[in-house]
Amino acid sequence: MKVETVRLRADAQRNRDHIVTVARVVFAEIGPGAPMDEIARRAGVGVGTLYRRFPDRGSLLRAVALESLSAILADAQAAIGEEPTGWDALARIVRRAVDLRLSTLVTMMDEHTRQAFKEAPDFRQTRAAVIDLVEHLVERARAEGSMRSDVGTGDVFALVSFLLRPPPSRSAEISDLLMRRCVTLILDGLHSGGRSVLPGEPISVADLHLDS
Amino acid sequence: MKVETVRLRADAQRNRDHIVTVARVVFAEIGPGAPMDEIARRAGVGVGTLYRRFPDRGSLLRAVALESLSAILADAQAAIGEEPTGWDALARIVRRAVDLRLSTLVTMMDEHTRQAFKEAPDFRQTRAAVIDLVEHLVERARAEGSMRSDVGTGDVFALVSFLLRPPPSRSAEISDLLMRRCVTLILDGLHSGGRSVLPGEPISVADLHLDS
Amino acid sequence: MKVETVRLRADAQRNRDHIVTVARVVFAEIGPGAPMDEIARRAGVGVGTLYRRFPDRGSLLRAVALESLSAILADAQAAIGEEPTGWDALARIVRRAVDLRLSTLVTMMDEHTRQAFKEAPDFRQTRAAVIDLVEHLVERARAEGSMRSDVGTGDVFALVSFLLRPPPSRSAEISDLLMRRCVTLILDGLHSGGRSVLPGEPISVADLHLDS
Amino acid sequence: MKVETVRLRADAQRNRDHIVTVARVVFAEIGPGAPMDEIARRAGVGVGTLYRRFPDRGSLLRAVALESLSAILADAQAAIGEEPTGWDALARIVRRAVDLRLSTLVTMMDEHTRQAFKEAPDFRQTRAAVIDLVEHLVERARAEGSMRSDVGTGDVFALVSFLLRPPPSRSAEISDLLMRRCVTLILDGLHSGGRSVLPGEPISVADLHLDS
DNA sequence: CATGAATGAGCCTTCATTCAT
DNA sequence: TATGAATGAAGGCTCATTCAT
Repeated sequence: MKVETVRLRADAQRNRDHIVTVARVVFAEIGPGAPMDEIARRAGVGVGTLYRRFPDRGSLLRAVALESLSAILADAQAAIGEEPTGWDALARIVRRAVDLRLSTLVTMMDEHTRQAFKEAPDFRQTRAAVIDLVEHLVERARAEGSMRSDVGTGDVFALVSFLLRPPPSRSAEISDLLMRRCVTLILDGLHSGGRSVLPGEPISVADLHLDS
Repeated sequence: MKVETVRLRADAQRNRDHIVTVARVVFAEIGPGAPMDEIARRAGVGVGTLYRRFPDRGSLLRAVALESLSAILADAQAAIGEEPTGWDALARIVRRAVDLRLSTLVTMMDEHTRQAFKEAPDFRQTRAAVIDLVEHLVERARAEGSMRSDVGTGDVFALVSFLLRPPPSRSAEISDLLMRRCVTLILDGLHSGGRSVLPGEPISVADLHLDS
Repeated sequence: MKVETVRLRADAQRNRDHIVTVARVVFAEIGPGAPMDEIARRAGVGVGTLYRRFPDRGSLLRAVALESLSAILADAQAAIGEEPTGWDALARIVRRAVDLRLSTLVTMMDEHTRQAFKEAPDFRQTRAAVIDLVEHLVERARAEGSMRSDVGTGDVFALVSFLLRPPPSRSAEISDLLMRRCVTLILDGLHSGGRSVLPGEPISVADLHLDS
Repeated sequence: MKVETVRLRADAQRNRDHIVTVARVVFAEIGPGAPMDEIARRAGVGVGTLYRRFPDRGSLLRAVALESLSAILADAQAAIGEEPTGWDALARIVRRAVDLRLSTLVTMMDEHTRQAFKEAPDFRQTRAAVIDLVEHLVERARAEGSMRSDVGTGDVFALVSFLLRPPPSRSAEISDLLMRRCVTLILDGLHSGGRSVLPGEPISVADLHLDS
């Protein structure tokens, strides 16, 4: 009996995970307003099933965000141990966030998403943990002298979020290569040695009003 | 200055210009699929008026794009005369494009926009002129040794287009300052002296398949 | 002074007549719901002018109908004097009605038109006179033995109204020839000597409920 | 019997058939441009349901046309076996086409409808088969001496299409009886023995430019 | 429990009619 | 007075969400 229940749960869990995986890709491609039908179709399930697992769009967005954030968090913790410098660790997780299309889900969200996340403690906790880690790495990198001293963690988040806004077209694009090139250029821009003077003061994460 | 098939009544012309101005802002905020009603409402006219002047969305997108491109073109020509170096001129027009939210209209467009522009000779001509100028400046800046030799004009366009993708939220954001800071960081990333090795080869404008 | 006034009136009259003439053609081509803009455009005036002369669509329809009915009436009266038989006179005015696209305006009108005509004494009078004349000719033709005895005036009106329904497409069509051939075939069908038995009783004009 | 890409659920199939049935009536009453909402309302479903089954108006027109054409085709084949003469068979299917309101869908279509049918092989095939059959019957009837020798198949189609143009008013009309009387009169007009001389030459189906 | 059918609200676009120039 | 600009209501189509099978 118990085994039966467990096996069913495992099935359902796999199903659920599959939907989240597909949704992450679709949200990255089309944006947080992507048609639910499209997600269901690509996941190979009916919309009904989708809505059974995730009662509304916000719920699905939350699941996707949580998954990505957890992955980032794990990777960030590993990076701290594995990378020789703070800058290297920071660069690694920035690249990883881009690879995962960690997207608008972490930084600047649309109104709908924001609401959906207001009351989600698991999401907020994980996000806070990620933010803390990144803050820490930014400080370390700055102390190492590798990161410009006139940028804040908010600037870093903003740059990543610019990169991750949904592309206007689903065309295959050269986009993958382009994105990897651009993230590299951006990291170089963040590195100390920049010749320009930035307007304003360093932007902190708080300045982004993630929960406005 | 405005070339219309027939001379519009003075008030109508003012109205038309106002619509284009408003539309530019709204397209920048919400993207090329922004509700026409929203544009009309913010312009203080009925939808009917909007459609009288611009028979469909594509027509309005075209008007906005053409206006912005013309402004950029003029500025670029001035910059060449006024700035001491190619790099300075390039930086100036990159900043200006961002200020104008020259947006997805120039680089990577959604399907709808692409269609609207396929057969618009004035748009294509102006865009080609802008591209030529930027190509020229990129080469000059590279010859001056101020621009990294491993990036192409396509990379520059892509970076700008990333910055200009419609933000997921209309929330006031700190966005203006943020955008100016980020464009500066990006320009620093494009400047010679970058420490990273970019994957792939320099991206040309042709690689972007603007008309695909 | 008076001369001036008269000349102005004459101008206005010509203008008005021109609009009615154009409207007759457009209503015939597109139907009684034809875009007012189209009529104005083809008449070479602004919509404003159209609406000044004819405060609403019904008013224009009425004017067109009245003009056509008056023409038919005059022709019918002439025909009675000029044609050797009642059948010949009837055939002549049927053909004339078709040539004039006397249309749905006389027989079966759409709801809008019907309302517009409810309270128009000049229209109702003229139409009644035309109906009387046709009734008279039908009887004469029947008395002559040339018209089948199992059809009524209502049948004749119905056949004409079928022919005059607006064509689904404005394509040049062979339609003129086709219409002339068909009216001839229909007249032959109405002529005595028909071999079929018609269902029901002869249809009178009253049966058509023109004012329902 | 119904060939769908996939088997529809039983209730959905019933629903679909019901929509087509209703649509046939509404298209006959109002024309091919009839409001989709009206069709949905009369079928007792939401617009969404209508559009789920028929993604656009053309798709619905096609379904209605195909259904009617198939019915005509079957009836025509039966008529050939069952009726004593070619003329009788022809008369029978002309009446049947009118009863089914086979309408503008087969002969002279509006622009929208024409487009919807340009690329529909099933429709074109069935229509071609019907046309072939009618051509054949017209020739037979002419050989029998019962059909006038100065009319062509195009004339027959044109007469039917005149009868089936959407009436300007939805008023109940006496229309059913009227239509049956008129089709009979028209058939008598087509029968040999007509006394008039037709203008022009016999009209063929090709002359109608059904696909122009 | 999975499915996909049904619903209706929302944005697009057209056009009859009114009104400012 | 003639013009054509402005308006908003109406009908088209899509998609998030609910519900019957």
